[in-house]
Amino acid sequence: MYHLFKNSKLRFSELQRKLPYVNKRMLSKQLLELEKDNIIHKKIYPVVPVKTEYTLTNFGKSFEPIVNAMETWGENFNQNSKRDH
Amino acid sequence: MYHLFKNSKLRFSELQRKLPYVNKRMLSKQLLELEKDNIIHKKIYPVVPVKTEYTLTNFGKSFEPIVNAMETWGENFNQNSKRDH
DNA sequence: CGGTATCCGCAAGGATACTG
DNA sequence: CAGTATCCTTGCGGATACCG
Repeated sequence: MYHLFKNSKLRFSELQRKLPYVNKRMLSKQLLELEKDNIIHKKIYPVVPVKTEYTLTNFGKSFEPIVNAMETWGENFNQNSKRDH
Repeated sequence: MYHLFKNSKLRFSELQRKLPYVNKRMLSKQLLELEKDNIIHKKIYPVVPVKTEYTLTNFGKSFEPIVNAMETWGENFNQNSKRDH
């Protein structure tokens, strides 16, 4: 969600690159959950090879104040914040 | 943490009452973790029967903007927020 | 009163291989 | 490229009993 707030639109492989400590099985599972909860939307481009794009729904965007507060906290209080995003 | 922001000082049994869906083994484990991470402080009164009090540390208080943002989100967007705290 | 100790089921998440 | 399928280990969290 943090990365989708920063970029508004991300492909699966871009998310993988931004979250190198998450393997793709788990990334896929988490994205499915977020989609099921109507927090993100997944657009599939019917091309070969397949291309997907993830965006936040309006409901997903309602979490922005929380994510921002977490980011600010990270910048101010967590000396490990550099490696966390 | 939410309840400690609201009350600043709470006994174990008060936390139990405020979190009825958490059994005391788990409540105890979570409190130990928060204490180990220096987020809360536990004061033990050497009386019989034992009395304890939990408070937020200064570090714990640094999470206030995040908890507030979550509370605001709950009030505005989550129709189940009444039963969640 | 404020916890531990013990036992248990289940789900989270890693590693690896495979696929439309 | 964007995932599934499968197997496996770990540990979360529930239930219950006990304790200083």
